[in-house]
Amino acid sequence: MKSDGNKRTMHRESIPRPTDGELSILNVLWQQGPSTVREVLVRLEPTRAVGYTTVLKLMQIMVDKGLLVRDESQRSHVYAAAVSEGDTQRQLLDHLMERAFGGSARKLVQQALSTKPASARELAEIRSLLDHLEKNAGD
Amino acid sequence: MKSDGNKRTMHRESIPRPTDGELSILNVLWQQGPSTVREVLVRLEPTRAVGYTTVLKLMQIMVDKGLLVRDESQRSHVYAAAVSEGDTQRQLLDHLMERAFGGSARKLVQQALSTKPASARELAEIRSLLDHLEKNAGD
DNA sequence: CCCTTTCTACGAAGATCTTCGTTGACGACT
DNA sequence: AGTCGTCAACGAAGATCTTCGTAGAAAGGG
Repeated sequence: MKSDGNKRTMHRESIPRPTDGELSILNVLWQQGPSTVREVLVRLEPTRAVGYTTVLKLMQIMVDKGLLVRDESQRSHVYAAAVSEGDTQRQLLDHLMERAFGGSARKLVQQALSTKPASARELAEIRSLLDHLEKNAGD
Repeated sequence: MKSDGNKRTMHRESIPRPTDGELSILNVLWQQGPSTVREVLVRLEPTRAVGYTTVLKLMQIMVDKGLLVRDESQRSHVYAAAVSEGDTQRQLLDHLMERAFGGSARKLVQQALSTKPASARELAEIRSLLDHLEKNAGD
């Protein structure tokens, strides 16, 4: 039993919402694909003042949580996102919708649109999505 | 100087984002107006298992943070929200938009609409908002 | 007046998040 | 083989969030 006290077989019913720090790492991995700790660090450094071991520790914790997967076949381990960007966005948005908007997508969308006015082109894209949704809208 | 070590004169440039626990208290105060700790508690209890002193402590901290104001003229202090629901929604939404949607309102709105399909009536309301926005869309 | 109830204040504990110092292992270069 | 730089692992510290026990003040009834 030299060095293996792993939790590899641990079942995770649901993956927790990422914190802000974790999200900044996920953003890098979503953008540039599987990366080493250092590769993530150099992308983070311009914006956030953060040390190497800090990022390492965070990413190790994220593996435990099921947010990342790790390839240990190289000396520099390679980490990849284990959750998709879309799923994560949905999860965070659902949470906020429940807690701050009483579960109403309409209120949330209205707030989002009036806060940060999109360009005419973006408005058109949203309108097109609306068209598509209206076709399938039951209730 | 018997008992007054207050921070009443403390200046707060910016009010912090409320946590989830704080938000549940704000929701009560927004719905039913200024309330005592107990009044908030009875509204919270059905959904959250939480003790009286827990809610009290949270609300005291929220006063310190500037999220609530307190009227101490009665024996049972009366608390009121010091931030508006709309401002808070905007603040939380902006934060999420930056961290998880690269600052794009369009992506956020699209995710919100496709996640939780609204009713035809709600879609119409959003469309109407779009009409209004399009008139003022500069960029 | 004393007793009971209700309230505020205080402090502490446990959980989570973020940060980083230190240590030992590994590889490359000489 | 010895030295130097890079890496993962570990632990600890500080910050914040949440929870609640306890103590003491305030009010009202008998």
